[in-house]
Amino acid sequence: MSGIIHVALFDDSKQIRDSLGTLLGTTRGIGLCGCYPDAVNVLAKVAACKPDVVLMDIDMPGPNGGNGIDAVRALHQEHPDLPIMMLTVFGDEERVYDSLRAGAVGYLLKNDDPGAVLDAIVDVHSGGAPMTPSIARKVMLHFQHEGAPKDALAVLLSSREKDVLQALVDGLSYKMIADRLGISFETVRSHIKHVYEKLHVHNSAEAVAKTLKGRLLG
Amino acid sequence: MSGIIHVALFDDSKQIRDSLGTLLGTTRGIGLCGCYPDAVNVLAKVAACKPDVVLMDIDMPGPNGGNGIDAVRALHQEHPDLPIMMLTVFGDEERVYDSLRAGAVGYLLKNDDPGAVLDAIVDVHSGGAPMTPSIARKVMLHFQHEGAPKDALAVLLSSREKDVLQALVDGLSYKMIADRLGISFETVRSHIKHVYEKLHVHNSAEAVAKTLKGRLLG
DNA sequence: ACTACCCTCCCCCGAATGTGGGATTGATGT
DNA sequence: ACATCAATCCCACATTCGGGGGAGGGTAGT
Repeated sequence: MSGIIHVALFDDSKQIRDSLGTLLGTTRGIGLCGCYPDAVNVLAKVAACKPDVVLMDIDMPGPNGGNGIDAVRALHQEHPDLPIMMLTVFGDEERVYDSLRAGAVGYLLKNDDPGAVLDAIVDVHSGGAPMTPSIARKVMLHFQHEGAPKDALAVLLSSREKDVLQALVDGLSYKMIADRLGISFETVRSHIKHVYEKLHVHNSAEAVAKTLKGRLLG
Repeated sequence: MSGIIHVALFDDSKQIRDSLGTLLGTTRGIGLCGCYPDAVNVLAKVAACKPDVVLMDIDMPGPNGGNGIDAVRALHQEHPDLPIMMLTVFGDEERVYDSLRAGAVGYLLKNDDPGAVLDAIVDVHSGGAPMTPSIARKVMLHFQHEGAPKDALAVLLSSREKDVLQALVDGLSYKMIADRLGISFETVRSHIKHVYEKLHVHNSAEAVAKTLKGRLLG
């Protein structure tokens, strides 16, 4: 990569814009190509200044009552490869999660020291995903919760009942389930009856939804 | 945190065990409390040496045909707060993903320089989640894909058809759907017919499964 | 021995669903 | 004006489901 890294900064705090903007503007290898107090018409602003990296305050008063996260969503949809880093003053787990889901690739606390911010910009520009270790840990926690359960049904449903439920999730009819499991149609009905009771549902759609939403089965 | 950080190392390669083991053993502030060539009976081994941090090769021949990932799963279930870091020789995206889901909190490439490994151990012990930037980026990608789609159906289903499908996902019967949408029972049936055709499914369970698995609707 | 499950199978019956036709409006676009 | 399609409704028929029973054999624990 030759040349300098063009950075666009979105933050409603004048203080941050000034200090961070000056820092970026005076660092060799980095150039501040845009600096905005809000994310109204992000797409237009980004189109105008063509940044390589975007720094976005997570806490900004957005256009339609939204915040910086909505801006990220729009921006990421339009420019999937444009790295966006979120800025915030403290590590709010939920907003971290939402930002990353919205398409942000990195995450920084405003009270990180200035050098760390610069490092992060270079990092993100070269394909990394800079995060403070504590934020990274939080991301990991979400990750693990996502893949964790898998066994919530173990205590609730018997082995055979899980087989039948899995078959339901696979879209099979009772007859096909009987076939797959090598048992009679009536037995399938019996198992499903019990599954419905235990899950407190009344039809296959609800059972499948409950199973998949809770990530109880594949 | 007073005292030294006790580390347990699991790796089937003698070379790695020797080099990494020596490194850990001779670094002040870090102590190697256990060093094993396999993860058979991980729980017992960990119980014996009581580490503060576990380093686990991702590529180990496990007890029942499993690998290091299974060991992590067991370990994490038993000791949710024990930080586990994975070691591997190259960045295999799927295994990264699986490891993190299994409960690993950090991830290192074996050809990272030794200093980085030591830093990571300290990091992870103090609540961080050390990852190489490229690995972090991959994690981000999974994160984003997870929350992304939401609109794949937009081109396929009409607005009303999506309403009906959503109601199905919510577990409603045709009659309840008609009620919710303020249309007749027959109209609901009609819409659902079309949805089934477009999704290539033949019953509600399959439709719901296809919808949720593809994250097409909430 | 007794109890408590689980798995298997069976019957009945009413209700819900899947599939095959239709028909009518209104909006949209050519 | 015409075709197209979404959205609304209708009918008919066979199949599938959901809920209510009950029964027998097995395994595991108390």
